[in-house]
Amino acid sequence: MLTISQVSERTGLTPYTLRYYEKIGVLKGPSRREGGARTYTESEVSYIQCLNNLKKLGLSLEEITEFTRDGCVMEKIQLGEDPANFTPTLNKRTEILSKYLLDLEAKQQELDHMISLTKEKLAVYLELSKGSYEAPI
Amino acid sequence: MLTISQVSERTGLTPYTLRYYEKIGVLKGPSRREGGARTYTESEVSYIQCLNNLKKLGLSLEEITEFTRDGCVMEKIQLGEDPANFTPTLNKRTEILSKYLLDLEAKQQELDHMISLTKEKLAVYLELSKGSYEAPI
DNA sequence: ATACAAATTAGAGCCGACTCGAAGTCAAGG
DNA sequence: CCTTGACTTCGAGTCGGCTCTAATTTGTAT
Repeated sequence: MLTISQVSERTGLTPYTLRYYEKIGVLKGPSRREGGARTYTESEVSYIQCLNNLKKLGLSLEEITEFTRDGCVMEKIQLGEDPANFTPTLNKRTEILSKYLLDLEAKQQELDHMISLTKEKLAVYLELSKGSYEAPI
Repeated sequence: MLTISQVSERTGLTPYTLRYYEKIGVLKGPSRREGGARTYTESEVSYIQCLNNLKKLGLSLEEITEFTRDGCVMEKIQLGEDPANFTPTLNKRTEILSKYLLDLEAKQQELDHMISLTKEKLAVYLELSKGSYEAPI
């Protein structure tokens, strides 16, 4: 079990930010020690790291909250005893996950395009810098 | 030549935003008609669309400004007459572009990872929803 | 016992990125 | 000529996402 500052070190998020995420519902409150200090599990840490990756990919906290709510994206599914309760949850999660996947794949396309453009341009620059100056593009 | 509202339609950015980008130096001011109205070229529009893609990938306006300054990313290089003036510019651009490429490739890795995780999970969900209920994961 | 480091809360403040309102200018159509 | 609509500038307001301060409490070391 880890303190908030240990989690801070591992995730790169400040304790301020971790408490803030909890306050606005992006993270659920972890368990507490005697005296009230937050204490995190390893699995909570990897959840936070995953969340952080999504943020770097440009998703808003609101989007992240939607995609990770009920453990859609990052947690194992909890199967209830009764299939009647279970199936609607499963369907809803499948739907949310599909939407999420489309989002990511759109980003992937844009990103791949930007990367190949950049590589092309870089190749031209490198060619120019070691070669002749008489061929402006 | 296009008006600001035509550019707005094509890029999905509001006229407010376009003027704001100009104010803070993300976009350079376009030429003006008689009377002072902004008028944009097609090439300016594609520049703006590209900028917009970078934003969707999670880059800040400051990063975008750095990467696109002097036309590093999106514009053709302007070659001066004198190689002595030209080479340092070229080297600086090559450096900025390389940094930019690393950024994008890091994002690409994260993104690919998130996508394969998501696909795996979705496959499990789909399997569950059409199959037996007795194997909770 | 006491001092120190690290945690807690509530609430205020800050910054980036828009977003809008007000007041004014200009070109074209009835 | 005068209205209409799209443009202009400037400054203020909003919102998301932190970031910090202040006052307090707790656990550990001397």
